[in-house]
Amino acid sequence: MVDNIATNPERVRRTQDDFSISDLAREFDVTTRSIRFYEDRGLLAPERRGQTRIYHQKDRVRLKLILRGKRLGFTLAETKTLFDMYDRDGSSVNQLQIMLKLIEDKKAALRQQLDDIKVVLHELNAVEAGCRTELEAKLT
Amino acid sequence: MVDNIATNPERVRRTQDDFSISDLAREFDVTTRSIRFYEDRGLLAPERRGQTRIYHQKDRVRLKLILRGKRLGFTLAETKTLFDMYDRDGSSVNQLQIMLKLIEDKKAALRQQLDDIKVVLHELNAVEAGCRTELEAKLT
DNA sequence: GCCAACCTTTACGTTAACGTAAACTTCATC
DNA sequence: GATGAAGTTTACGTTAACGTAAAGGTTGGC
Repeated sequence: MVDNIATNPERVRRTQDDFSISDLAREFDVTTRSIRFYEDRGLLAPERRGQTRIYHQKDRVRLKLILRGKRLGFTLAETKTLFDMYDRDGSSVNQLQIMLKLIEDKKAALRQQLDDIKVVLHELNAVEAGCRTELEAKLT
Repeated sequence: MVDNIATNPERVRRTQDDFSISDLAREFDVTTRSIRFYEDRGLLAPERRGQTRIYHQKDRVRLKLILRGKRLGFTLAETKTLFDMYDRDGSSVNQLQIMLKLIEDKKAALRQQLDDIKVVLHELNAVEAGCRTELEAKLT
């Protein structure tokens, strides 16, 4: 406690590898609530110093991955699966294969969605045409 | 308290225009729970004979419209808006115009979704390529 | 010696469209 | 008159990803 007041007048032991929850929240523009939620769902496990959560680069990278996963349409559960694989399997070869499979699945689902949307668009066009015809009839 | 068998001899009669809740459930392959839910949300208002709901062609057509709306991606609230318009406005001209607007909005949303999905598909392809490269490196 | 800025936990609220179950009545039938 | 098939109401459960308090520590500065 004595030394880091000298080295760091702002905070307690602020090293390169030390983040508070709001540090990360600011950096990635998410709420602290979300970060704690990810922890609750088993995607993060920060160190505790007393009551307080201390995040390191490892956690920071994980958060980054969580958010990238979300952007790519992965659910938190899917991302967690990935993390669990990684944690069980240091050689990330298997993890890469799992990742590839997840990606394939997601791609297939998205392609299905594409097709569905196209179908609905066509149906909507048909209904629209019907409406317009009907409207014409009523307005004459 | 006068027995309505006396006052209403048609009580049990099953006419062309008379459906029980499970008749409709069977015909449209939905649960009775759903039908009652639609009523709860103000989309249906069947006649009551005692406790029992009696549906007529009018209700049957509405249910059909509800389900078509769902297939087209309308929420129940949106369909209800449509019904309310129709009920307030006998001349269905206005209703047709509302319908057309709803359709336009829905089409715009779907086109947006199409674009979003395409973007994500491309991102997924990029991530996949990265994975494959990495995997190659590890396997050599 | 107190205020403000952080941090914490607990826990209910939100959206959509029902599923599921409990507990009950009515009706037709064997 | 027991049974079973339908009908009813009431109301909590489900999924995802948090939002939003409430109520309370701890620390540091003035």
